[in-house]
Amino acid sequence: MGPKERREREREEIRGKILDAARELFASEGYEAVTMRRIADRIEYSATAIYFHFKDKDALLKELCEHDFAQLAQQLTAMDQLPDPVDKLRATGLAYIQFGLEYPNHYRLMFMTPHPPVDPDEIRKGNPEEDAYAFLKEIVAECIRTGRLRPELQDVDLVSQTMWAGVHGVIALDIAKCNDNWVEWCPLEERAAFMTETLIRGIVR
Amino acid sequence: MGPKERREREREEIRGKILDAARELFASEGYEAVTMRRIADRIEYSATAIYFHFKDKDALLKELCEHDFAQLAQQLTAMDQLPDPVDKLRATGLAYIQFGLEYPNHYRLMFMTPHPPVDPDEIRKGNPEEDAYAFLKEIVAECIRTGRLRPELQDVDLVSQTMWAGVHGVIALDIAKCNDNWVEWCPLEERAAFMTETLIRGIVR
DNA sequence: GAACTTAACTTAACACTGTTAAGTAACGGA
DNA sequence: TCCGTTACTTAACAGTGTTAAGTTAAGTTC
Repeated sequence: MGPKERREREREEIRGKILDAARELFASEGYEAVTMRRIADRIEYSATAIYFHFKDKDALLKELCEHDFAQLAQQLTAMDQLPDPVDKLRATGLAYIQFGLEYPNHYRLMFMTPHPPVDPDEIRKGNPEEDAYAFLKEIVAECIRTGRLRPELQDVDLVSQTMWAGVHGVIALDIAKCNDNWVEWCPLEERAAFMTETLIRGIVR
Repeated sequence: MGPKERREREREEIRGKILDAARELFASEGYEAVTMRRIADRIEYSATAIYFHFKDKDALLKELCEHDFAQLAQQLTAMDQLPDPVDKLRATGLAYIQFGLEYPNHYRLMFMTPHPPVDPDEIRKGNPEEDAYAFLKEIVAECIRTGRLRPELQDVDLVSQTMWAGVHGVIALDIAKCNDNWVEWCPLEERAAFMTETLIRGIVR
Protein backbone atom coordinates (compact mmCIF):
# COMPACT_ATOMS: atom_id res chain seq x y z
CA MET A 1 0.00 0.00 0.00
CA GLY A 2 2.53 2.46 -1.28
CA PRO A 3 4.47 5.37 0.00
CA LYS A 4 2.22 6.26 2.90
CA GLU A 5 3.21 3.18 4.79
CA ARG A 6 6.83 3.52 3.86
CA ARG A 7 6.94 6.99 5.37
CA GLU A 8 5.24 5.73 8.48
CA ARG A 9 7.89 3.04 8.73
CA GLU A 10 10.72 5.50 8.18
CA ARG A 11 9.32 7.74 10.85
CA GLU A 12 9.17 4.86 13.28
CA GLU A 13 12.72 3.98 12.37
CA ILE A 14 14.26 7.32 13.18
CA ARG A 15 12.14 7.47 16.34
CA GLY A 16 13.78 4.24 17.35
CA LYS A 17 17.21 5.58 16.52
CA ILE A 18 16.64 8.56 18.78
CA LEU A 19 15.49 6.29 21.59
CA ASP A 20 18.48 4.01 21.18
CA ALA A 21 20.95 6.88 21.24
CA ALA A 22 19.25 8.45 24.24
CA ARG A 23 19.11 5.15 26.13
CA GLU A 24 22.78 4.51 25.62
CA LEU A 25 23.81 8.00 26.66
CA PHE A 26 21.42 8.21 29.62
CA ALA A 27 22.52 4.81 30.85
CA SER A 28 26.22 5.56 30.72
CA GLU A 29 26.24 9.19 31.83
CA GLY A 30 22.90 9.93 33.47
CA TYR A 31 19.98 12.03 32.36
CA GLU A 32 21.22 15.49 33.34
CA ALA A 33 24.65 15.03 31.84
CA VAL A 34 23.27 14.27 28.38
CA THR A 35 22.19 17.10 26.10
CA MET A 36 19.76 17.06 23.24
CA ARG A 37 22.54 18.17 20.96
CA ARG A 38 24.69 15.19 21.86
CA ILE A 39 21.85 12.76 21.30
CA ALA A 40 21.29 14.39 17.93
CA ASP A 41 24.99 14.23 17.04
CA ARG A 42 24.97 10.50 17.59
CA ILE A 43 22.39 9.94 14.93
CA GLU A 44 23.64 12.73 12.69
CA TYR A 45 20.59 14.95 12.96
CA SER A 46 20.15 18.41 14.34
CA ALA A 47 18.94 18.75 17.90
CA THR A 48 15.65 20.24 16.86
CA ALA A 49 14.82 17.21 14.75
CA ILE A 50 14.21 15.32 17.97
CA TYR A 51 11.30 17.62 18.75
CA PHE A 52 9.40 16.35 15.74
CA HIS A 53 9.34 12.92 17.34
CA PHE A 54 9.20 13.73 21.05
CA LYS A 55 7.60 16.61 22.88
CA ASP A 56 10.67 17.35 24.97
CA LYS A 57 13.56 15.77 26.83
CA ASP A 58 11.27 14.49 29.56
CA ALA A 59 9.09 12.69 27.04
CA LEU A 60 12.18 10.86 25.83
CA LEU A 61 12.94 9.85 29.39
CA LYS A 62 9.38 8.79 30.05
CA GLU A 63 9.28 6.50 27.04
CA LEU A 64 12.57 4.87 28.02
CA CYS A 65 11.37 4.39 31.58
CA GLU A 66 8.18 2.74 30.40
CA HIS A 67 10.23 0.28 28.43
CA ASP A 68 12.48 -0.37 31.41
CA PHE A 69 9.52 -0.90 33.72
CA ALA A 70 8.23 -3.53 31.36
CA GLN A 71 11.63 -5.15 31.16
CA LEU A 72 11.91 -5.26 34.94
CA ALA A 73 8.48 -6.83 35.19
CA GLN A 74 9.47 -9.39 32.62
CA GLN A 75 12.67 -10.30 34.44
CA LEU A 76 10.80 -10.67 37.71
CA THR A 77 8.04 -12.84 36.31
CA ALA A 78 10.69 -15.42 35.46
CA MET A 79 10.72 -16.18 39.20
CA ASP A 80 7.11 -17.28 38.97
CA GLN A 81 8.13 -20.78 38.02
CA LEU A 82 9.48 -21.57 41.49
CA PRO A 83 7.06 -23.83 43.33
CA ASP A 84 7.32 -22.34 46.83
CA PRO A 85 5.78 -18.87 47.29
CA VAL A 86 8.32 -17.83 49.91
CA ASP A 87 11.14 -18.89 47.60
CA LYS A 88 9.46 -16.82 44.92
CA LEU A 89 9.45 -13.82 47.20
CA ARG A 90 13.13 -14.20 47.99
CA ALA A 91 14.12 -14.76 44.37
CA THR A 92 12.07 -11.78 43.25
CA GLY A 93 13.78 -9.53 45.77
CA LEU A 94 17.21 -10.66 44.64
CA ALA A 95 16.29 -10.29 40.97
CA TYR A 96 15.05 -6.78 41.67
CA ILE A 97 18.36 -5.80 43.22
CA GLN A 98 20.22 -7.40 40.34
CA PHE A 99 18.24 -5.30 37.90
CA GLY A 100 19.26 -2.15 39.76
CA LEU A 101 22.85 -3.24 39.82
CA GLU A 102 22.84 -3.95 36.11
CA TYR A 103 21.22 -0.69 35.03
CA PRO A 104 22.03 1.79 37.79
CA ASN A 105 21.34 4.86 35.69
CA HIS A 106 18.01 3.51 34.53
CA TYR A 107 17.23 2.58 38.10
CA ARG A 108 18.04 6.08 39.28
CA LEU A 109 15.64 7.58 36.79
CA MET A 110 12.93 5.01 37.42
CA PHE A 111 12.95 4.89 41.22
CA MET A 112 15.15 7.59 42.68
CA THR A 113 13.92 10.65 40.81
CA PRO A 114 10.56 12.26 41.49
CA HIS A 115 8.29 12.19 38.44
CA PRO A 116 5.08 14.08 37.77
CA PRO A 117 2.03 11.89 38.44
CA VAL A 118 0.95 9.60 35.64
CA ASP A 119 -2.08 10.68 33.68
CA PRO A 120 -5.00 8.65 35.10
CA ASP A 121 -6.18 7.89 31.56
CA GLU A 122 -3.15 5.93 30.53
CA ILE A 123 -2.73 4.06 33.76
CA ARG A 124 -2.81 0.41 32.97
CA LYS A 125 -1.85 -1.38 36.15
CA GLY A 126 -2.57 -4.79 37.45
CA ASN A 127 -1.11 -6.84 34.65
CA PRO A 128 1.80 -8.71 36.25
CA GLU A 129 3.41 -9.11 32.85
CA GLU A 130 3.99 -5.38 32.66
CA ASP A 131 3.60 -4.26 36.23
CA ALA A 132 6.29 -5.40 38.62
CA TYR A 133 4.37 -4.18 41.64
CA ALA A 134 1.32 -6.21 40.67
CA PHE A 135 3.56 -9.25 40.36
CA LEU A 136 5.02 -8.69 43.80
CA LYS A 137 1.54 -8.33 45.25
CA GLU A 138 0.50 -11.59 43.70
CA ILE A 139 3.38 -13.41 45.35
CA VAL A 140 2.66 -11.84 48.72
CA ALA A 141 -1.01 -12.72 48.36
CA GLU A 142 -0.05 -16.28 47.59
CA CYS A 143 2.15 -16.39 50.69
CA ILE A 144 -0.76 -15.19 52.79
CA ARG A 145 -3.27 -17.49 51.11
CA THR A 146 -1.15 -20.57 51.73
CA GLY A 147 -0.65 -19.59 55.36
CA ARG A 148 3.07 -19.00 55.14
CA LEU A 149 3.02 -15.59 56.81
CA ARG A 150 2.29 -14.62 60.38
CA PRO A 151 -1.47 -14.66 60.85
CA GLU A 152 -1.79 -10.97 61.77
CA LEU A 153 -0.36 -9.98 58.37
CA GLN A 154 -3.40 -9.58 56.13
CA ASP A 155 -2.59 -6.30 54.36
CA VAL A 156 -1.09 -7.35 51.03
CA ASP A 157 -0.14 -3.78 50.16
CA LEU A 158 1.65 -3.15 53.43
CA VAL A 159 3.74 -6.31 53.16
CA SER A 160 4.46 -5.75 49.47
CA GLN A 161 5.46 -2.14 49.95
CA THR A 162 7.77 -3.09 52.79
CA MET A 163 9.47 -5.84 50.81
CA TRP A 164 9.86 -3.39 47.97
CA ALA A 165 11.21 -0.67 50.23
CA GLY A 166 13.74 -3.11 51.67
CA VAL A 167 15.30 -4.14 48.40
CA HIS A 168 14.97 -0.61 47.07
CA GLY A 169 16.91 0.60 50.09
CA VAL A 170 19.77 -1.77 49.36
CA ILE A 171 20.19 -0.84 45.74
CA ALA A 172 19.34 2.85 46.10
CA LEU A 173 21.81 3.34 48.91
CA ASP A 174 24.42 1.55 46.88
CA ILE A 175 23.83 3.71 43.82
CA ALA A 176 23.93 6.94 45.80
CA LYS A 177 26.72 6.03 48.15
CA CYS A 178 28.87 3.43 46.41
CA ASN A 179 31.88 5.72 46.26
CA ASP A 180 31.42 7.02 49.75
CA ASN A 181 34.48 6.13 51.78
CA TRP A 182 32.79 7.17 55.00
CA VAL A 183 31.17 3.78 55.45
CA GLU A 184 32.92 0.46 55.07
CA TRP A 185 30.40 -1.23 52.85
CA CYS A 186 29.88 -4.96 52.90
CA PRO A 187 29.68 -6.57 49.46
CA LEU A 188 26.39 -5.79 47.77
CA GLU A 189 25.47 -9.44 47.31
CA GLU A 190 25.83 -9.97 51.04
CA ARG A 191 23.63 -7.01 51.81
CA ALA A 192 21.09 -8.11 49.22
CA ALA A 193 20.92 -11.63 50.61
CA PHE A 194 20.76 -10.50 54.21
CA MET A 195 18.02 -7.95 53.52
CA THR A 196 15.74 -10.43 51.79
CA GLU A 197 16.47 -13.11 54.36
CA THR A 198 15.83 -10.79 57.29
CA LEU A 199 12.60 -9.39 55.91
CA ILE A 200 11.32 -12.85 55.09
CA ARG A 201 12.24 -14.10 58.53
CA GLY A 202 10.37 -11.13 59.90
CA ILE A 203 7.12 -11.94 58.14
CA VAL A 204 6.94 -15.73 57.93
CA ARG A 205 4.96 -17.67 60.45
CA MET B 1 41.37 43.78 68.32
CA GLY B 2 40.32 46.37 65.75
CA PRO B 3 39.02 46.35 62.24
CA LYS B 4 40.66 43.13 61.14
CA GLU B 5 38.41 41.09 63.35
CA ARG B 6 35.38 43.15 62.48
CA ARG B 7 35.90 42.40 58.80
CA GLU B 8 36.38 38.76 59.56
CA ARG B 9 33.11 38.85 61.43
CA GLU B 10 31.31 40.67 58.62
CA ARG B 11 32.61 38.14 56.15
CA GLU B 12 31.33 35.33 58.29
CA GLU B 13 28.01 37.08 58.54
CA ILE B 14 27.33 37.36 54.83
CA ARG B 15 28.59 33.81 54.40
CA GLY B 16 25.90 32.80 56.82
CA LYS B 17 23.29 34.83 54.98
CA ILE B 18 24.16 33.05 51.73
CA LEU B 19 23.89 29.68 53.43
CA ASP B 20 20.55 30.56 54.99
CA ALA B 21 19.09 31.75 51.72
CA ALA B 22 20.40 28.70 49.89
CA ARG B 23 19.12 26.31 52.55
CA GLU B 24 15.65 27.78 52.43
CA LEU B 25 15.45 27.72 48.66
CA PHE B 26 17.01 24.27 48.27
CA ALA B 27 14.73 22.85 50.93
CA SER B 28 11.55 24.20 49.41
CA GLU B 29 12.30 23.81 45.71
CA GLY B 30 15.22 21.40 45.38
CA TYR B 31 18.82 21.94 44.33
CA GLU B 32 18.42 22.00 40.55
CA ALA B 33 15.45 24.35 40.58
CA VAL B 34 17.35 27.05 42.47
CA THR B 35 19.70 29.37 40.61
CA MET B 36 22.64 31.30 41.91
CA ARG B 37 20.93 34.47 40.80
CA ARG B 38 17.87 33.75 42.89
CA ILE B 39 19.93 32.98 45.96
CA ALA B 40 21.73 36.27 45.40
CA ASP B 41 18.48 38.18 44.92
CA ARG B 42 17.26 36.97 48.30
CA ILE B 43 20.15 38.61 50.11
CA GLU B 44 20.33 41.57 47.73
CA TYR B 45 23.71 40.80 46.27
CA SER B 46 24.81 39.99 42.77
CA ALA B 47 25.17 36.34 41.84
CA THR B 48 28.92 36.60 41.45
CA ALA B 49 29.31 37.81 45.01
CA ILE B 50 28.56 34.27 46.15
CA TYR B 51 31.72 33.08 44.42
CA PHE B 52 33.85 35.11 46.81
CA HIS B 53 32.53 32.98 49.64
CA PHE B 54 32.00 29.60 47.99
CA LYS B 55 33.88 27.90 45.22
CA ASP B 56 30.72 27.01 43.29
CA LYS B 57 27.14 25.85 43.66
CA ASP B 58 28.26 22.38 44.72
CA ALA B 59 30.35 23.80 47.54
CA LEU B 60 27.26 25.52 48.85
CA LEU B 61 25.40 22.24 48.76
CA LYS B 62 28.22 20.37 50.42
CA GLU B 63 28.38 22.76 53.33
CA LEU B 64 24.64 22.55 53.86
CA CYS B 65 24.74 18.76 53.72
CA GLU B 66 27.49 18.62 56.32
CA HIS B 67 25.34 20.67 58.63
CA ASP B 68 22.35 18.43 57.99
CA PHE B 69 24.36 15.28 58.61
CA ALA B 70 25.35 16.66 61.98
CA GLN B 71 21.75 17.59 62.75
CA LEU B 72 20.56 14.11 61.84
CA ALA B 73 23.19 12.57 64.09
CA GLN B 74 22.13 14.86 66.89
CA GLN B 75 18.47 13.94 66.52
CA LEU B 76 19.30 10.26 66.50
CA THR B 77 21.53 10.38 69.57
CA ALA B 78 18.51 11.53 71.56
CA MET B 79 17.35 7.92 71.35
CA ASP B 80 20.42 6.86 73.31
CA GLN B 81 18.63 7.46 76.59
CA LEU B 82 16.32 4.49 76.14
CA PRO B 83 17.41 1.65 78.39
CA ASP B 84 16.80 -1.30 76.10
CA PRO B 85 19.13 -1.61 73.10
CA VAL B 86 16.47 -3.13 70.84
CA ASP B 87 14.11 -0.29 71.72
CA LYS B 88 16.94 2.05 70.83
CA LEU B 89 17.30 0.43 67.46
CA ARG B 90 13.59 0.72 66.75
CA ALA B 91 13.38 4.33 67.90
CA THR B 92 16.45 5.26 65.87
CA GLY B 93 14.93 3.78 62.74
CA LEU B 94 11.71 5.68 63.25
CA ALA B 95 13.56 8.92 64.02
CA TYR B 96 15.59 8.49 60.85
CA ILE B 97 12.44 8.19 58.76
CA GLN B 98 10.94 11.17 60.53
CA PHE B 99 14.00 13.23 59.62
CA GLY B 100 13.55 12.33 55.98
CA LEU B 101 9.88 13.16 56.12
CA GLU B 102 10.58 16.52 57.71
CA TYR B 103 13.31 17.59 55.29
CA PRO B 104 12.64 15.67 52.08
CA ASN B 105 14.69 17.94 49.86
CA HIS B 106 17.64 17.81 52.22
CA TYR B 107 17.23 14.07 52.41
CA ARG B 108 17.25 13.79 48.65
CA LEU B 109 20.52 15.65 48.42
CA MET B 110 22.09 13.82 51.34
CA PHE B 111 21.14 10.26 50.53
CA MET B 112 19.56 9.98 47.10
CA THR B 113 22.06 11.88 44.98
CA PRO B 114 25.49 10.52 44.11
CA HIS B 115 28.28 12.67 45.48
CA PRO B 116 31.98 12.67 44.66
CA PRO B 117 33.98 10.75 47.28
CA VAL B 118 34.93 12.68 50.40
CA ASP B 119 38.54 13.83 50.61
CA PRO B 120 40.27 11.27 52.87
CA ASP B 121 41.99 14.11 54.74
CA GLU B 122 38.84 15.66 56.10
CA ILE B 123 37.11 12.41 56.95
CA ARG B 124 36.28 12.52 60.61
CA LYS B 125 34.12 9.52 61.27
CA GLY B 126 33.48 7.47 64.33
CA ASN B 127 32.17 10.19 66.60
CA PRO B 128 28.52 9.26 67.24
CA GLU B 129 27.73 12.86 68.09
CA GLU B 130 28.39 13.86 64.48
CA ASP B 131 28.24 10.57 62.64
CA ALA B 132 24.83 8.94 62.45
CA TYR B 133 26.23 5.73 61.02
CA ALA B 134 28.66 5.38 63.91
CA PHE B 135 25.75 5.84 66.29
CA LEU B 136 23.75 3.13 64.56
CA LYS B 137 26.73 0.78 64.70
CA GLU B 138 27.08 1.36 68.41
CA ILE B 139 23.47 0.39 69.00
CA VAL B 140 23.79 -2.73 66.88
CA ALA B 141 27.02 -3.64 68.68
CA GLU B 142 25.22 -3.23 72.00
CA CYS B 143 22.42 -5.50 70.80
CA ILE B 144 24.96 -8.14 69.86
CA ARG B 145 27.01 -7.70 73.04
CA THR B 146 23.96 -8.16 75.25
CA GLY B 147 22.92 -11.26 73.33
CA ARG B 148 19.72 -9.84 71.93
CA LEU B 149 20.39 -10.84 68.32
CA ARG B 150 20.49 -14.26 66.70
CA PRO B 151 23.84 -15.83 67.54
CA GLU B 152 25.00 -16.15 63.95
CA LEU B 153 24.81 -12.37 63.49
CA GLN B 154 28.27 -11.10 64.39
CA ASP B 155 28.95 -8.66 61.55
CA VAL B 156 28.05 -5.25 63.00
CA ASP B 157 28.45 -3.54 59.62
CA LEU B 158 26.19 -5.97 57.79
CA VAL B 159 23.39 -5.62 60.32
CA SER B 160 23.78 -1.85 60.52
CA GLN B 161 23.83 -1.41 56.77
CA THR B 162 20.72 -3.53 56.41
CA MET B 163 18.82 -1.62 59.05
CA TRP B 164 19.89 1.58 57.36
CA ALA B 165 18.89 0.32 53.92
CA GLY B 166 15.49 -0.67 55.26
CA VAL B 167 14.54 2.70 56.66
CA HIS B 168 16.20 4.42 53.74
CA GLY B 169 14.06 2.38 51.40
CA VAL B 170 10.88 3.51 53.11
CA ILE B 171 11.65 7.21 53.02
CA ALA B 172 13.46 7.24 49.67
CA LEU B 173 10.65 5.43 47.93
CA ASP B 174 8.19 7.82 49.48
CA ILE B 175 10.12 10.88 48.35
CA ALA B 176 10.54 9.60 44.80
CA LYS B 177 7.09 8.08 44.41
CA CYS B 178 4.77 9.94 46.76
CA ASN B 179 2.73 11.38 43.92
CA ASP B 180 2.71 8.19 41.95
CA ASN B 181 -0.88 7.05 41.56
CA TRP B 182 0.21 3.70 40.19
CA VAL B 183 0.58 2.21 43.65
CA GLU B 184 -1.95 2.53 46.44
CA TRP B 185 0.40 3.57 49.18
CA CYS B 186 -0.26 2.72 52.79
CA PRO B 187 0.27 5.63 55.19
CA LEU B 188 3.96 6.35 55.67
CA GLU B 189 3.82 5.88 59.43
CA GLU B 190 2.41 2.40 58.92
CA ARG B 191 5.15 1.51 56.49
CA ALA B 192 7.79 2.98 58.77
CA ALA B 193 6.56 1.04 61.78
CA PHE B 194 6.17 -2.20 59.87
CA MET B 195 9.63 -1.96 58.32
CA THR B 196 11.42 -1.42 61.62
CA GLU B 197 9.31 -4.07 63.31
CA THR B 198 9.88 -6.63 60.58
CA LEU B 199 13.62 -6.06 60.38
CA ILE B 200 13.95 -6.27 64.14
CA ARG B 201 11.89 -9.43 64.25
CA GLY B 202 14.19 -10.78 61.59
CA ILE B 203 17.36 -10.24 63.57
CA VAL B 204 16.45 -10.73 67.24
CA ARG B 205 17.07 -14.02 68.93
C1' DG C 1 47.61 63.60 54.70
C1' DA C 2 48.65 61.55 49.99
C1' DA C 3 49.68 57.32 47.53
C1' DC C 4 49.25 52.52 47.30
C1' DT C 5 47.28 47.98 48.22
C1' DT C 6 43.76 44.99 49.03
C1' DA C 7 39.07 43.17 49.80
C1' DA C 8 34.50 43.02 48.39
C1' DC C 9 31.90 43.62 45.43
C1' DT C 10 29.19 44.77 40.36
C1' DT C 11 28.52 44.62 35.46
C1' DA C 12 29.41 42.33 31.16
C1' DA C 13 30.35 38.45 29.02
C1' DC C 14 31.17 33.35 27.86
C1' DA C 15 29.91 28.82 26.88
C1' DC C 16 26.46 26.07 27.55
C1' DT C 17 21.46 24.32 28.21
C1' DG C 18 16.39 23.09 26.47
C1' DT C 19 13.31 24.85 23.32
C1' DT C 20 10.95 27.64 19.54
C1' DA C 21 10.45 30.46 15.17
C1' DA C 22 11.42 30.89 10.64
C1' DG C 23 13.11 29.13 6.50
C1' DT C 24 14.05 25.21 2.99
C1' DA C 25 14.09 21.22 0.24
C1' DA C 26 11.90 17.01 -1.21
C1' DC C 27 7.97 14.47 -2.14
C1' DG C 28 2.89 12.87 -3.06
C1' DG C 29 -1.39 14.07 -5.00
C1' DA C 30 -4.50 17.19 -7.92
C1' DT D 1 2.56 22.11 -13.11
C1' DC D 2 1.18 23.68 -8.98
C1' DC D 3 0.21 22.99 -4.13
C1' DG D 4 0.50 21.56 0.42
C1' DT D 5 2.44 18.53 3.65
C1' DT D 6 6.31 16.42 5.90
C1' DA D 7 10.77 16.38 7.70
C1' DC D 8 14.00 18.56 8.49
C1' DT D 9 17.92 22.79 9.22
C1' DT D 10 19.77 27.16 10.79
C1' DA D 11 19.23 31.06 13.81
C1' DA D 12 17.71 32.65 17.80
C1' DC D 13 15.83 33.12 22.73
C1' DA D 14 15.78 32.91 27.53
C1' DG D 15 18.00 30.89 31.01
C1' DT D 16 22.01 28.39 33.46
C1' DG D 17 26.75 28.26 36.19
C1' DT D 18 30.84 30.64 36.03
C1' DT D 19 34.75 33.96 34.93
C1' DA D 20 37.10 38.38 33.45
C1' DA D 21 37.37 43.00 33.89
C1' DG D 22 36.15 47.15 36.10
C1' DT D 23 34.76 49.84 40.48
C1' DT D 24 34.57 51.48 45.01
C1' DA D 25 35.57 51.76 49.64
C1' DA D 26 38.54 50.78 53.48
C1' DG D 27 43.07 49.96 55.60
C1' DT D 28 48.17 50.54 55.43
C1' DT D 29 52.40 52.91 54.65
C1' DC D 30 55.36 56.69 53.77
